[in-house]
Amino acid sequence: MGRRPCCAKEGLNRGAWSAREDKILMNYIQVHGEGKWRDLPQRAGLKRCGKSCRLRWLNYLRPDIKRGNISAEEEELIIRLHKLLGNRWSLIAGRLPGRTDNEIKNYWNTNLSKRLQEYDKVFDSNKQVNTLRTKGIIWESNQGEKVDTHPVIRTKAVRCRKVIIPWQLGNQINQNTVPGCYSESPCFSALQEDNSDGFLMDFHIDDLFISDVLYSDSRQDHIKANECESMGDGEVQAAKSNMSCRPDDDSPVDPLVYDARLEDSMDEARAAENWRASDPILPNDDLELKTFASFLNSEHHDHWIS
DNA sequence: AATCTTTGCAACCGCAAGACA
DNA sequence: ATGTCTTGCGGTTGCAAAGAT
Repeated sequence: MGRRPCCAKEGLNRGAWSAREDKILMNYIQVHGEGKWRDLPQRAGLKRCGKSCRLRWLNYLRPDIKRGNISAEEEELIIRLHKLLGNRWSLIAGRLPGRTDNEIKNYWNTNLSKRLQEYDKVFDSNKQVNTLRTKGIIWESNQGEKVDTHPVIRTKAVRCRKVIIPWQLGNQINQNTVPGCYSESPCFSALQEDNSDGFLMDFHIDDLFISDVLYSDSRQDHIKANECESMGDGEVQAAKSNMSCRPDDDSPVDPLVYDARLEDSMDEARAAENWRASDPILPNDDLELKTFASFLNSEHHDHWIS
């Protein structure tokens, strides 16, 4: 026996809701409360499907819906949470008071994903140039002018080299300015080397695209996020969950270190915003790919940076 | 001014999980 | 244990508005 349809489709209104329908629905819910969506249209006198009523209420009529544009802070949080949770819009919306999953999903699809695609294209179009650079066919000095081309023998493979995100320009590279990069990590030791002349020489750009940066370990985060759903709402909690739920991070954390890492976690989200807001990134731009690696919250720094 | 194209968003649809009988 | 109901979720669609030609 098949499943009963949620409602009889015949004779029901579809499409955009009229002001009158909105009023009827609001009045009904104010009196009777939410729930029992299947029977609600009949009892309220609406020629709508119950699902449609529920959706209209949740996405538009609910009194706590926040109107207006997504703020920079909210956008930052969406990016951060999307990295953690993937397309789990309801979970993301749960951390953005007043925003609905539908709204966030739309915002992601119409704004954020497009911007990210643009960056993918930029990286893709520069891929060939980098290949030539890698082979020593093209080489440029730090000032950008072309110089004699010599095949460069690399003594050791280095994936992520001297690249600086705009927000970090002017900062000394050290463990305080590179989120998630601590003195004991391979990331930090690599930073200590002055290898500007080795920039991208052994960097396999295929291995590191913007989309990869944002999505690559989302699966692991995804799993851990499920374990963290009991945590409270808000940006800080998101950052905390991001840190404390890392797959291999079971050890107790000193509160001071914890706070520092929490701040780092927040910085990473801000870094993402600045990165996206900046001009298109060219391979020879000063871009701190190490920061991207740390943006992954990656305990796998050594996967990216040798 | 008219037409075509693109964009943004509200709404729809199918599916799945959990509750319940 | 099984079937049905209710609710919620995420992907997709359709349409109106805005922009381009």
